[in-house]
Amino acid sequence: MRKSSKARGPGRPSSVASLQARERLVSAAAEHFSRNGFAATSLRAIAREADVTPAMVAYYFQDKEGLLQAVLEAGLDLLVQAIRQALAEPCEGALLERFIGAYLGVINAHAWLPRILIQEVIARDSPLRQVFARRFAAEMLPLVPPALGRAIAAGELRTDLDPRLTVMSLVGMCVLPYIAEPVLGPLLGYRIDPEFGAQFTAHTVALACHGLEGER
Amino acid sequence: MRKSSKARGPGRPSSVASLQARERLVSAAAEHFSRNGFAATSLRAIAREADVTPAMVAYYFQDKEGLLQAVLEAGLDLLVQAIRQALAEPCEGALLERFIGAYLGVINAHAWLPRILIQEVIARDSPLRQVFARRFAAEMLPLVPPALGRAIAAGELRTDLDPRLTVMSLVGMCVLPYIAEPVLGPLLGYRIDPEFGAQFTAHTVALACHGLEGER
DNA sequence: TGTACATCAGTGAACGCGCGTTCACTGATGTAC
DNA sequence: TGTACATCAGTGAACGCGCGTTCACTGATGTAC
Repeated sequence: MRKSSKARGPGRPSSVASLQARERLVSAAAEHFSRNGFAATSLRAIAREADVTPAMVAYYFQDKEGLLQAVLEAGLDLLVQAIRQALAEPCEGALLERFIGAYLGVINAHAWLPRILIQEVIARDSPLRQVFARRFAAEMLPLVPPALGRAIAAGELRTDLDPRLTVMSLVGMCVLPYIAEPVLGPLLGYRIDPEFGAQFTAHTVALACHGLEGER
Repeated sequence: MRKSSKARGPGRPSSVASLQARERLVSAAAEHFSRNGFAATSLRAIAREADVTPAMVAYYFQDKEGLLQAVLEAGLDLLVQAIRQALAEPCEGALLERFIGAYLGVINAHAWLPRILIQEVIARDSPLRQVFARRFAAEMLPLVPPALGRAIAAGELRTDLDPRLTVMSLVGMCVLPYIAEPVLGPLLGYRIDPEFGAQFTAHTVALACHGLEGER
């Protein structure tokens, strides 16, 4: 619980710590949207946490959708940058390890990100779907499936694989513990922290490379 | 678009097709909640699709949460029954194939189910979280991790596996294409139908059993 | 068999609340002279 | 250097809308006599 600053009259505030209001709004919104969902979160709640007036949302972001868009863009930046870096490394081999490591690295540090993406992705009629779909199609699709395709052609991966199905399998097996943590965390007894991230990354790389069956 | 029946005056309606109003409400609600999210769906929209008055929601389900609970319970019934049947079969071996086949069989026919579960699971403060968590803890947890644990102990699966992480990996890799279909379907070029279900099941079983790497 | 009536599935108009959004205003800051 | 003023980050009260929910009623059905 953040204590609201004692006296905040009208008029232009002192310049110290002023331009951070926008950033506080974005981070409070990421927190609330990812926990409660976009529609169920009120701007009043976000503004309260950011120690700011609800009118500031219109001031900075036009409207509630604009605030969500700012959150989404920030998250996509994180994701695209990490994946691009992981796949662009010149070294051969270990493609699965690099991809899984990069992806889990980002979402282990920012669990709000996959939660917001999934919600946004589920909502059929949101105009922001276009924004996401366009950025995803432009920045991720030319990167990941072709990299998998090359690894398949090179025999690093099984030659009977469908790259598109494989991308979805990898993302799905990485993301579920982070999306479901609010329910499954208490039930299965885990918390999202660096230790869990390391353990789950090792588990996932082994599963993706060799599968689950024993007696190899 | 369902055409509303022409004349529907007040008073007790003719008994034909009358008790189905409740079922129509549940199925319309499953459709809307899974597509637009719980908070973003209005009871008026659901009632319109079910060709029924919004007041009927209160009549049958007490309130909006009660309607969601009815949808959730119906979905959990489907899921629990399929998993229980798959794991209870007396035959040995092929545990992964049976689990994945049962799970994908249900969600390929009812894609609304994982979407609603994920949304409900993400929302931190929903009272229905308790309902889901209790049923899940009571009916699924005693079933799946122990079955995996037995397979690990028997050497059917790798002996270094953590059953809890393994459950999450399996569910995640199965569920993602269904959750993300509204966005990824058009981008990757797939639709959810029996053909996709069969193809994705084969792909997922192979991945879970043997992994992705080539040159075996 | 005919009739009076209790039942209860369902109506539809209205309610109040909380939401996103608007807008006339404020006053410290930075600048021009 | 001192002063007048344009700028603009931010306020806060108010607006209207659409939501979930309520409730006094309705009238076909099934039943008792």
